This record gives sequence, C-alpha cells and structure tokens, in this order.
Amino acid sequence: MAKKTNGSTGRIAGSAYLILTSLADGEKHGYALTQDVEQFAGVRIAPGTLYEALARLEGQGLIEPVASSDRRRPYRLTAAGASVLDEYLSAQERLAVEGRRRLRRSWQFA
Amino acid sequence: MAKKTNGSTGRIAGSAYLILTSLADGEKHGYALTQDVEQFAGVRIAPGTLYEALARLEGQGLIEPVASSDRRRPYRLTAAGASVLDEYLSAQERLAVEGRRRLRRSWQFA
DNA sequence: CACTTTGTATCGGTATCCGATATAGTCTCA
DNA sequence: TGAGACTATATCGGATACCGATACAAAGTG
Repeated sequence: MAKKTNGSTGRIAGSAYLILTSLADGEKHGYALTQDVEQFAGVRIAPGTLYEALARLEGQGLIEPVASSDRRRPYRLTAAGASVLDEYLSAQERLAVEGRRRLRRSWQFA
Repeated sequence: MAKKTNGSTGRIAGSAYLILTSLADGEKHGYALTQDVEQFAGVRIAPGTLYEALARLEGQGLIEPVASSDRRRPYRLTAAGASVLDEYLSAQERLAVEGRRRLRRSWQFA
C-alpha cells in the first residue's frame, strides 16, 4: 500500500470523517480503526492525530466509548455522529458532482 | 446564506481543493473566487486562508497567475492542477460511496 | 527468550485556517 | 460631491489539526 501522508496537498477528508466512516460499520478501538481506514481510504492516521481526534469527537458527542475488559478502548458511532457523517457525505457528493462538471466542461476529463 | 465557517467540524474539503474547483471553470481573481466558492460550496474562505492558499498552490504549480491591467490578480488552473483535482475527486467519490454503504448497512440511512 | 505486532498515550513542531486589521480603488445615489 | 457600500489584495497573531518520534507495555511467534 502506497505510503500516503495526510500532509501537503494530500489531505483527503480530515481524519475526523475517516474515523466516523470507519465507526459507521461497527465499534472499533483506535488501532483497529487506523487499519480499517488504511484499507478503505489508503491513508495512515498518525497516532497523535488519532487519539486527539477521538477525544475531540467524543467531546462533541459524535462517538462514545464502549466498555472493555482488556487494554483496548473501543468506540461506537452515536446517532448524532451518524447524522453528521450523513450531512458531510451529502456535501461531498454535491462538491464532487460540481467538480466533475467543471473538469469536463473546460478540461475534457472523463 | 448560512454562515458556515471552516473551523471545528465544519471542514469541508480543504480550501485548496475548493480553489482548484473554482478555477476549473475558468480564470478568476481571489475575491471573485471566494464568492464563487460561497455559491457552489456554501463555505466562506477567510482572506488569510485565501491568499496563503493561492501562494501555496502557485508554488506547487497547480495554478498560475494571469496578466492583468487593473488591481486584480487572476489565476488559472494548470494542467497539473486539473490532474490533481481529478485524482482528488476520484478519491472523494470512492470515500463517499463507502461511507454511504456503511451508513445504510448499520444505520438505515437513505 | 528475542522479535514482532498490538495497543494507547504524550510531546514538540509544522501546516493550515481563522478573524481582525490595513489600505485603497470603484460605484451608487442623494 | 461626498458618504457609504462594495471590491480587492495583503499581512499579522492566534488557534487548531496533523505529523512523526518516542515511550511504554501486553500479547503473539519463532
């Protein structure tokens, strides 16, 4: 898998939304989450980014911790989180359509 | 129009890509560009963000300045810029599809 | 028992973005 | 004609998000 950092122009969606997308599938702990994100998005979320983002998202009520016996700290998406993700996806879809339209019109892109 | 700042969770696509999308339509100067972005994305790019992003994008060869008589400083998208935008849109499209799939499966979202 | 993987956490530095502020030309209309 | 709004670029200080390195430790693998 290509080592694609989030830096420079390589910012794809903001780690927060990648995390929400990952958790939309079901609860996961941080480490499993980064692997999932690397799978479906091809992006490596650095540990610093990860745990800061998790704390932020929990503080915003978009995700919530799930009880665990071992050292893992799993999280699940809340209804509010799902709703925020939904709206974000809608915005991205509109943006992508508009971008495609413009690229086609002036640049003959597929 | 709703005042939607780019801050907190409101980060939509990264100003850079909004600018590239705006210029995909044709050359524009900075101010016109922010208006266009507000139109099609509903996002206000702050002046600080704008001119820094323009300088960055020009340094990366993704946009280039166009000659002008008045005080306006118009830019146009380069072929490299169009290509970067194209790849970005592809990534966003894939991500949106996957997000939708997950939201439907576990959250009965449309 | 050494080595790798799994797993969470923090730290310093950098990139990006924000809003305020500055400056000035142009347009409207009373 | 001149006050106010709009157009237009630019810079600055501060906030936030992200990065990579580092630390620590449990668990699996040879």
